[in-house]
Amino acid sequence: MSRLITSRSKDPNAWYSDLVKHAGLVSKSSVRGCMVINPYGFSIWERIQQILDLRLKETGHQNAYFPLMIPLSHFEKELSHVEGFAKECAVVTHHRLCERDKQIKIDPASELEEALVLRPTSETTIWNTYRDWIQSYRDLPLLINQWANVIRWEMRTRPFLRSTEFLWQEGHTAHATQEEAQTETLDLLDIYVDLVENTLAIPVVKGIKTESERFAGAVETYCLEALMHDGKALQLGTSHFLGQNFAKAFDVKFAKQDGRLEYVWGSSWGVSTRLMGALIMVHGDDKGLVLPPKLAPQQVVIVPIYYDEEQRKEVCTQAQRFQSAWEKQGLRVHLDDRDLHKPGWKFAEWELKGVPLRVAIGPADIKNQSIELFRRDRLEKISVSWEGVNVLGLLDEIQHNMFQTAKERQQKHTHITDDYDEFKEILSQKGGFLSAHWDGTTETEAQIQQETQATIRCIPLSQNPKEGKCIRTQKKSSQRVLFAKAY
RNA sequence: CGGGGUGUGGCGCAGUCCGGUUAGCGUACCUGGUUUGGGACCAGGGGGUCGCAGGUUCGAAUCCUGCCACCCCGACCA
Repeated sequence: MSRLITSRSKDPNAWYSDLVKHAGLVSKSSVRGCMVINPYGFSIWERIQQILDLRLKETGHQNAYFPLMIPLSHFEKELSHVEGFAKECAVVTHHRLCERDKQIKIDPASELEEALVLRPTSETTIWNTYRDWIQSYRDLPLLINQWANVIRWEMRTRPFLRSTEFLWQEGHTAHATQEEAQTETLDLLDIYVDLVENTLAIPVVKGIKTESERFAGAVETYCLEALMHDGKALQLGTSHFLGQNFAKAFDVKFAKQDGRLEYVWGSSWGVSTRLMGALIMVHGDDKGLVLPPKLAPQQVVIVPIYYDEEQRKEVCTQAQRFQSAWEKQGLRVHLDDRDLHKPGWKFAEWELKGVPLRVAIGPADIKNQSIELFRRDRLEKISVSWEGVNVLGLLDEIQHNMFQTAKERQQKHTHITDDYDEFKEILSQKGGFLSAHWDGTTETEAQIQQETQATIRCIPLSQNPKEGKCIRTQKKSSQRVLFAKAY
């Protein structure tokens, strides 16, 4: 165990905050709930960005950028949307400072005519712009994505999982038909599933949100739900079918072929830096972060071992040969030739940072024409000959293994139950996903939450619905839904 | 917003109850040397308005008053 990190079994909260700090992901900032994302943490986020951005462009989306500040009046236009965000908005009311009694104060004379809201999400700004951009069916579909920061004044915050300011991408699309907008909503959900499962190696359940968990202003909200190590669920991404709600609120109409005007159909969707939190919570251990190879900024780190200057040269020369050979295969390889630290220190350091594969090479290896490989996912050390080494294949295996391990854990912690006492028992003991029947009413959902703290994470999409009786009320239920305690 | 706690070199803390030399320890940092297969060692060095403001006192990190910040636990959220 790392001496820097509190063990997870002892204190999961301390484990998490120790890890994000000591793995070099974040530093604390002087603003409550906000985080400084360190270069190492940001490089992981940049990898997520690059992979997703490419995918979005391949599927016809374009990036644009909209203002951080939104006039208060824009919020009045979509009422359910306002209600959803009103309690967590930061508002700009002044534009000037002044000095008084040697202190910096807000100049009362600089109060704005209309207050500006720091965006909690950009639907209102973007739909206000779409009114100007969209005239004809020829302007559709409009497929826009934005990489941005947003502000949500949450009561309790944690780095990545729930921060006051966070980074995300938000897609906002407009379509001529309902079907097309719905298809877009679901296509995006699949792009997210692909990103999260195949790149981040985190298994997810995709589904529909119930009415009470639905995005403010949406007709239907789809989501990705993942299970964390502690048995709690975390929503990793959402895709909303907006119907014509925002088009009506912002008067966005288009002329059809026959000349008649109709409101456009919309979707919006996003994933955020919360994905970073999920990576930590799903794969991390008491030694630190564990990164899936596809995401790791450094996939392989080589640590040279030597006893004198002559050996140092010899070992480093051989290490560089491996480095350039692997780099030619397209791998991201780092040679840690700092003389400042001993090998043991470096081993611990790279484990903390979650590098998937560590290679050690020393005088004994030179003699035997071998190297030592250390798999971060299994904490397994193996010695292989220079001819037998297949780093590319090993990284694939690590990627695969990480997903499988997480998948098995998720399955192991998914319980099907028809008994409310058992339901409560499982929740209080080990947590996890609970697949149970529900009568479809918001009242029952709220009752269950009050009695067990569990919420309906989603109505899963991939199943053959079977009828049953609600676990709480015994009333008719059309299918099982997924309950869990959530972050 | 309710309950609990903490503010002292970059980080982690001791000292505060019971005021009194130059505010201490670990770690990190800088210099030099020895080291290097699982977080090395020795020697030397730099770094603090003790959260802020006011008060009591010959004297305040320590006592009093007010304020501020942050963390943890419960009700909202990607």
